[in-house]
Amino acid sequence: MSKEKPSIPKGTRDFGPQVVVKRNYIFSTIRKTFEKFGYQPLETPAMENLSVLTGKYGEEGDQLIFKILNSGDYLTKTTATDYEAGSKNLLRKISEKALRYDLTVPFARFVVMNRNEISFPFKRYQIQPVWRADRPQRGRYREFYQCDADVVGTRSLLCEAEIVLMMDEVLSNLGITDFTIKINHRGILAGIAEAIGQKGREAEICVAIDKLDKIGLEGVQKELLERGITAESISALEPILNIAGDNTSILNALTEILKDSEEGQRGLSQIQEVFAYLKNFQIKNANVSLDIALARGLSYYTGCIFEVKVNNANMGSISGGGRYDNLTGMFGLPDVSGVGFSFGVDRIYDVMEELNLFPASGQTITKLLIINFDKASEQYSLPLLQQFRQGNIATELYPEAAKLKKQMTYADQKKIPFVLLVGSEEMQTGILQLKNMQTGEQQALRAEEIISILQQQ
RNA sequence: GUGGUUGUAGCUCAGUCGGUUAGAGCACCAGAUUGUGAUUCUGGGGGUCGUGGGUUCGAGCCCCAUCUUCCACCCCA
Repeated sequence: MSKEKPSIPKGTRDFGPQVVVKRNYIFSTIRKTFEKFGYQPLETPAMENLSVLTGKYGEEGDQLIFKILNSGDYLTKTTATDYEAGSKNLLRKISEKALRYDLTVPFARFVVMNRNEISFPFKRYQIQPVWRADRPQRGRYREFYQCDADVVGTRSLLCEAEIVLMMDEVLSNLGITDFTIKINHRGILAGIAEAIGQKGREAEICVAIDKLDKIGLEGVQKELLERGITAESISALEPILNIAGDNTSILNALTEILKDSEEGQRGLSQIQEVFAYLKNFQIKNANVSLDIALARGLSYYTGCIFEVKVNNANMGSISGGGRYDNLTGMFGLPDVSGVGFSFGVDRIYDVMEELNLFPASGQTITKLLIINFDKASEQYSLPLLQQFRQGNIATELYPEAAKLKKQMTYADQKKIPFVLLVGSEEMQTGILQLKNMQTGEQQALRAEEIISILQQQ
């Protein structure tokens, strides 16, 4: 018998009861908002065919996909030449399935496969785990949940505006108040590249300027130089990166800079339209800010892009998204435009823990514990137990006649707010002792009174 | 994937130059208290020092490997 110490894979976690309760609070807050905005639920399998996923996230992304080994004796279907051809070639022979990497690509696959049943515009939300073979760090896990909401089949920028509203509503409802929704547009980024004489190279430029926050202007310039951008272009970029002020003044400055770029004009007018929509809505807490240094990695974005940063917490973005014009094109269905975004629950959890935002009241499940004195009191309590539950009060009867101290400790640790004492006196009179565990106060009451008191809690 | 970092009781951490029996606080269990938890007092249980090798008379401490943690890249929720 080996006494192997059990363990879980790197970057994965168990969630104990207390944690699950808090996570469910976040999930239900998000779900409520998604549904309020008319999004419908969707679930897809944990695993996809590998061919569905490869090539959708760039070469880097492909390496981060968890592949699933074929079942059976997978080696019998390979030859020595496959082996010699290298791991990339061998992979195709021994793995044909993989764990999903995000929720957007499986959604695109679903849309294509069900295009005849779906009526467009199709709004769906999806809350499921995804897996990435990344190296774990703070706020970075190998298994984590995404909460996506996407709408496909419309180009209306109302959807973009509503994404801002949903981000604002969810985070505000969770008690997060100091956060910034950064917004930018791929067209603006393309226009900037054009304006500094580097048309078509915006991908490289974006990767560099996305780091402006982190490495500063000089760092960006150095990186651009290393990427082979000319010094003239870099100095032309400097005043653009230095544009500051409120959204209106940034837009004004950009209008001048991008006046010769068709792509830039498209980006500007769309951003302006989104802002115009937003003027008709009330924003609760979000600081919506046009940020030309926001680029985002995923290459499939073509229009507006979003990212949310909590200002007083040490955490990367907790939500992000954007518009993609051709996601379903990869699966043979062109010209379906979509826009979507995602909340990272695990990061939101960490932020809320850091900022102490979980309400204490929401963390209890059982409302009432009936103390078990002896066989007679247990017998007497059984109908009571059911009566309380029928009154929709989460109640448990301690399953054995343990010492009072042990039962009280149990209630205390499980954060059960009320305890009911049913001893010999109480059984005779029918007047029961209800103890409030927070205040320590005790009241003598009939069962019906207890139900109506607890129902109001 | 690259470079670094961490691991000692359930948790947070001490542990001197390599030296004999590895400590503290919190938590846990029992008693003080046979109908009252969270506060107080008393006592108690708990460790293959991440794992596997090596150096040494002797290793928690030094060396190698491996796993894990955290951090910086890359990238990203």
